[in-house]
Amino acid sequence: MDYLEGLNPPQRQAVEQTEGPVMIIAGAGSGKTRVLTYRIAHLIYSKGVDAFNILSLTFTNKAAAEMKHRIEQVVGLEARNTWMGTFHSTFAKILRVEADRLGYPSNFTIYDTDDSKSLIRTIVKEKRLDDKVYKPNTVLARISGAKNRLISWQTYQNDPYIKADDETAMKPKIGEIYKTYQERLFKAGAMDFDDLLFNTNVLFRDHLDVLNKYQQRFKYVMVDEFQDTNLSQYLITKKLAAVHQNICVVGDDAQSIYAFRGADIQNILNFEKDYPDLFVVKLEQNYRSTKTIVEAANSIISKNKAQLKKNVWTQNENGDLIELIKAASDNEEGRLVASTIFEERNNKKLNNSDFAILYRTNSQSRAMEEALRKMNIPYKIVGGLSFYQRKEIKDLMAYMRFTVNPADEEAFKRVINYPKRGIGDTSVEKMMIAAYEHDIPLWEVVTNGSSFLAGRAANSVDDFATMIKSFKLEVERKDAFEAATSIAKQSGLLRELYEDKTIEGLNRYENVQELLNAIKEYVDNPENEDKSLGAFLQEIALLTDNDRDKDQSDAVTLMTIHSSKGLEFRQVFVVGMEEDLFPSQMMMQSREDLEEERRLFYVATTRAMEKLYLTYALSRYRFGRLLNCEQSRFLEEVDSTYVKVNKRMSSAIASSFRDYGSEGKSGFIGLKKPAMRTGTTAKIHTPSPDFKPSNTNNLQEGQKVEHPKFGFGDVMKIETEGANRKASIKFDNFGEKTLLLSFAKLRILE
DNA sequence: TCCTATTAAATTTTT
DNA sequence: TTTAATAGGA
Repeated sequence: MDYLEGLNPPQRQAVEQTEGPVMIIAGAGSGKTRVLTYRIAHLIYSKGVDAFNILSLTFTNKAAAEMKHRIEQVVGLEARNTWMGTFHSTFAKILRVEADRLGYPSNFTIYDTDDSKSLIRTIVKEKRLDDKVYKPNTVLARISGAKNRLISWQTYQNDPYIKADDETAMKPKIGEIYKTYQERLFKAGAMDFDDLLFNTNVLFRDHLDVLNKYQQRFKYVMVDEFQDTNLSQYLITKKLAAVHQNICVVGDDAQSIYAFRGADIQNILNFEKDYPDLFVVKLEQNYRSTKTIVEAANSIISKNKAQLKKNVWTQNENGDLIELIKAASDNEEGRLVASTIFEERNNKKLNNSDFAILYRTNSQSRAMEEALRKMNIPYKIVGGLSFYQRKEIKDLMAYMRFTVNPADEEAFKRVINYPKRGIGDTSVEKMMIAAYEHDIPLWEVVTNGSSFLAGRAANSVDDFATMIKSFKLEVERKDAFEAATSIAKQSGLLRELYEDKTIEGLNRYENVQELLNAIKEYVDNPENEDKSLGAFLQEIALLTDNDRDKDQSDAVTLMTIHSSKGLEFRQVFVVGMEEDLFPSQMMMQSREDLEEERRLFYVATTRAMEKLYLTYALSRYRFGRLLNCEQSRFLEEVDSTYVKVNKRMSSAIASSFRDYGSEGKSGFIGLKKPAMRTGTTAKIHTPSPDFKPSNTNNLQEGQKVEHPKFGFGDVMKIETEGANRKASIKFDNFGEKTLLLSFAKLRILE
């Protein structure tokens, strides 16, 4: 077995100990993914385990996809037969099969956070409660916390401690809202994210035959990022592994950063109690980073009290010292980071993709983006406002959702009067009340509009019902792509967006096309057996922006520290090292909170392979106000022997920047703000009088083109993905955009 | 019912 | 600063 050769002794143990309960404590950069990959390969190859009997659970789709890919390289196509996915997607799949046991339809909708909040908002309004007190965010956090600890609304209402808590917080009605919330979800045939896990627990608790079925199927269970499991997830895995006891968990308590979502480090500690014959392996050798970085990171995490004993070390060379950079403002911080990247990239012949900028909050990306743009450094943002959270995407998805599941209340509210069809708030309210009072499904009210409404509104509702019925027929007869395209067209949504000729409107139109492309890809992918729209919706509900296929272009990565977990970059900038920002002021309630922030800092520093920069600014815009900032307490916690203070003063940087146009007075018109993102600042181009779209079949890189709205630009790159040809065009006033050639109207100039 | 203008609130992290 | 919710007028 040559794959065992390349492993160090503990790694090898972790791979070979396949039977019984195993816990792998894996320090940062210790080759964890490698071990997990080989472990599965070992199970299949050496132990002859059927791939169908192996279940691997991860927290992100990205991690799942990555591992699947790597196993495929070692094991071959057999890898596809293992069960591998996130907790949420795996159990959503199982719930879909077993839905009737819980009284749910198998095509149940999955509510995302926006849907949940919206539902809470309406419930609070209906109950005539003060929406200043019962803010959707707060209420949902409370409900979610309860569900993660497997507290049903019944238990919630009966528990004197919870009651006391809520009363002290002056929010005594949360239990009542929780109850109504669950009832409404059930009625809508919908589950929120937490329900996927909660209901799996209910399913396994109340239906032992079902539990038994999956216990028999999953002879080997593996859990990655175990430190991030909450009680609900922990109990599921424990139950699944109860028969065969072949459970392997991998985690690092030092990297637990999701306690705010109910993750409980105690799960790691309890694990030893639950399985007395537990086999524990520690992976402590770091292969990723320089000594400087590893030891500095150790010095940080040693300030935490709650942790398992572990000694992360490395044989790598010492490497450069960590650089501390101080800036006068958030904008200057951006410029310093951008110019450092610029210099390092040229001096050391690095790629843009060797750099990452990590921050605590998404809002910090602005200043960075602006600076990078001015220096013409390509970048990509991971996370942030998700593609799937955009209004136009949610609108189309709502049409699809409502067609597949006409009980879906949130989808109904989105589509009933968009595009405008003369059904106002009053009519919608009447229908909702009718459904509630007669205790009938919403869909029945919609299909009998004239019984509940009068005049114009009734006619409009009838038309709407007819339309949805025709959609239903399409969904039954056609695959997801054909059905979705037809829904987009016939609902009038596509036309509505097409007629909006502003830049934003055009963007929205293109986004919808992109969603349709994604559906096409889904349908064309032979791995997806069920090509119905319903199946696609199930799939997509659990996707996040991080999972969308990122283009392969060479770019600096910008993201939050949270989404950087598991990744590595040669050079890493951790920006915004300021008190109240990092550690966040929201997380200063307790020692536990502060320790979690410190673990977050640990995660950030251990992403770096060769060089780490820590930067902070003395002033920063927040809520549009200029605030003075202090440097973060964390900076003092890094052992100072590993740090050097960067002496480059801003004046030196400013002069090297002059050519790019300095702060305030940008040399470029309309580009003071990042026009690509907001799309509002740059003026829409007026097409030349003789504008006529050219045939773009033979469009070449390097040609100049005119776009009716974006104006003139150069074709930078052409790529073909399946049936789609895309062109990246750098427009004079709108920056670089990737357009689908089948949709974009372009006039070729030369 | 729809459109516009004003005001309030938001920035912690994600499945 | 930007987005969302709301109120008042057409």
